[in-house]
Amino acid sequence: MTTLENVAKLAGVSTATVSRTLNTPEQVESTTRAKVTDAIAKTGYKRNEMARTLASQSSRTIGLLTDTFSSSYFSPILEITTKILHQHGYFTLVEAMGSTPSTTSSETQNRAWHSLTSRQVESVILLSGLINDDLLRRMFSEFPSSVIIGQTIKGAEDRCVSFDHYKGGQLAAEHLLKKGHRQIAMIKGSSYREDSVERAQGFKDELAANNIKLDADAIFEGDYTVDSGRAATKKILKKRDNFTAIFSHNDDMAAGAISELHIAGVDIPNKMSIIGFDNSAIAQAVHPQLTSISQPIKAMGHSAAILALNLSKSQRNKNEFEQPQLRFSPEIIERHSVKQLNTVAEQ
Amino acid sequence: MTTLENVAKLAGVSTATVSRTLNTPEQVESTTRAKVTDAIAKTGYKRNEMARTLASQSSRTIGLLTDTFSSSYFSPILEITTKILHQHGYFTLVEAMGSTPSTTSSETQNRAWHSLTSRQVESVILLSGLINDDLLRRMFSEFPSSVIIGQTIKGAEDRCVSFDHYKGGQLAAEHLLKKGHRQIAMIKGSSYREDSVERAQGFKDELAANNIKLDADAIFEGDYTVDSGRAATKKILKKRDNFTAIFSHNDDMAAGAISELHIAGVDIPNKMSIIGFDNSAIAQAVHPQLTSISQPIKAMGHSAAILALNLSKSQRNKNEFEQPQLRFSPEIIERHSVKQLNTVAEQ
DNA sequence: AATCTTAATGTAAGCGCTTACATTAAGATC
DNA sequence: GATCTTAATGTAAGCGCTTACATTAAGATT
Repeated sequence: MTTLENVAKLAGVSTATVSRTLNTPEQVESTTRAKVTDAIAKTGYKRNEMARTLASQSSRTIGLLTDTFSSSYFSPILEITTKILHQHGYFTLVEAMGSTPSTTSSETQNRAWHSLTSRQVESVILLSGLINDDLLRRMFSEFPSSVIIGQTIKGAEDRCVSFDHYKGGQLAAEHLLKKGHRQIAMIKGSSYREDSVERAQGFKDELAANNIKLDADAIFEGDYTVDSGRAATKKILKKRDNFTAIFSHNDDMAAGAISELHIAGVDIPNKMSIIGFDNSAIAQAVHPQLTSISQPIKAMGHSAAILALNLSKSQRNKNEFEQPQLRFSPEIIERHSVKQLNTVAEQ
Repeated sequence: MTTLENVAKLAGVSTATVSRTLNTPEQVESTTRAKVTDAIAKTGYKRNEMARTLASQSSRTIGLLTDTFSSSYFSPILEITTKILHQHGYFTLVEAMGSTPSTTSSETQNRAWHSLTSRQVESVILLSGLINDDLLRRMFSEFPSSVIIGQTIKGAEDRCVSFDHYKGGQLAAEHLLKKGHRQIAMIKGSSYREDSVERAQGFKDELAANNIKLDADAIFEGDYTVDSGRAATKKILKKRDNFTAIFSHNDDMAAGAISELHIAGVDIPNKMSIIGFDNSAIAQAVHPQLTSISQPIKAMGHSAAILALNLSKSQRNKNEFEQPQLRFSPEIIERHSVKQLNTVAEQ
């Protein structure tokens, strides 16, 4: 292992000079800089980031904490986040709180949190999902430079990147209404998840604004998996036969619905329309391709990364970046799963 | 920030003793251990892993290097890998060589590699995909404790976890044959990818062994995306009208094929059977659910993690673990996309 | 009782860097 | 030419740990 000292000796300068040509080259004369650069090349010297962190008291790394690596949000967020951070000389450190939602024990949570803090991350980006509120709040207070995606925490709004789920629900209702649908079923997610509650509320409110009531017996619950979408759809088909559309709270459950409808011989979209949420990869893979409410997940990750950078030690007080966008709005991506009903016949 | 010294002072012992109660508690007397534990709790002391790494000359971290975070293999591998490594007190550090396959520039590659080595990883797990061979070989020689998943490197077979793609192709052919199919099309991946070449060869050979020739005009190429599966299927439908089955080199392309066949009004599996590869999440989401050749990706990740642990600094010469399985075999997961043909009528 | 073991603890020297401060050299200014 | 700036470099003190070695105390052994 070649060290700074080896390089210094070879170049005939002090370690401080080598360190400077690496970190602030403009502070060293071009001739010595050349000598040092040569020596580095010759020895194949590689910085030791651990030593650097210890000495400089800043790790230039930001943690990314998620519930589970298999969340559909995880990869895109990690991707964009890593990219932005790298551009500013920062590293990313990922950690999950449980491999499956049910595995999320407080032990794993603590381990993950410890792994992040003990490695001196300067900020952490929390990818909200099933992380329970208590833990979330604790982390937020323990770590004043942490940032969260997908949830708004009272009193720390400037560290939250959020999405307007309510408006997403409205958009879905509006679209279905515009297409002439009146008898609509909804497959929602967990009642314990705020995002799901908001989506449901927005949907209901928009229907109500058009004098349509979403009855309790038109609401079904799933757990975001394809299979739960199938199960819910079975119930939908059993319950009533006059639904013309289904609003699913995510695309996976919508895919399950499509699958079940195929099995039951119900033509999509002619006999049943479906609208999903998230515009995830699966929306384009099913048949018919799924109309979905899109969450600008990359843009949100981008904001979170900038935010984290702003809050991180080395950047603090530099205010290098403008304040990023914190609140994001849904967009509808129309594909082929929603049919325009003959409104004359329907009304 | 509380440090070891703070804790030591509070507990009235030396820093060495605190360090010992943390790392080798059996070496310290229970009464002093109690004092130290108390002090740690009172101060809320958290280890500084960076300092620890520097002092102990071992980082207890293993890198995971992938082409892209959005690979379908990435999440499961990361998940299992993190789990195993954590169980042995190790950290995981992930890095990608490019956000999209096309972004894989040598600059990003070097950055990723540097990020890993400069942070003192003791071993790195390479997730083979589009990583080009040159780079791969360089990494393998530069880093004798690196491990690779998905490829066998000559002369370093004991550091490679691989999958029998050839047998996978055979299995697909065998299944289709058994179900009575004779006119079969294949959607393959890139000819530059060894795994694809092997799958194709195994498939061909098995057909040939049953006196069926896979004509060149029955082979179509895709790039593993859903859309490329659609495009290939369009060509298939145009080319000949007597195919009864399609073998797709991955599930995404198979999903594309299903989608296109639906559009063309071709009934699956009655008029066309499909078999995919990888048994990824999408296989269960499409309709009909896709029969697929499964790659035991979790088991492979498990092996790679154990291998990496064996090769890592702190474990070396301990041979704590038995040599893990290095070669994995395919398994067919039957679902509903392949029909049993009336063989009498067919022959 | 003298000596030997052994277990528990302390002492202090780094690990490979960064950085405040000191030093030196060389123009600029008068 | 003496003094002042300023830029380039060096010196050395840590950053928060680990760990080889030294020390001490207390049984065990004779």
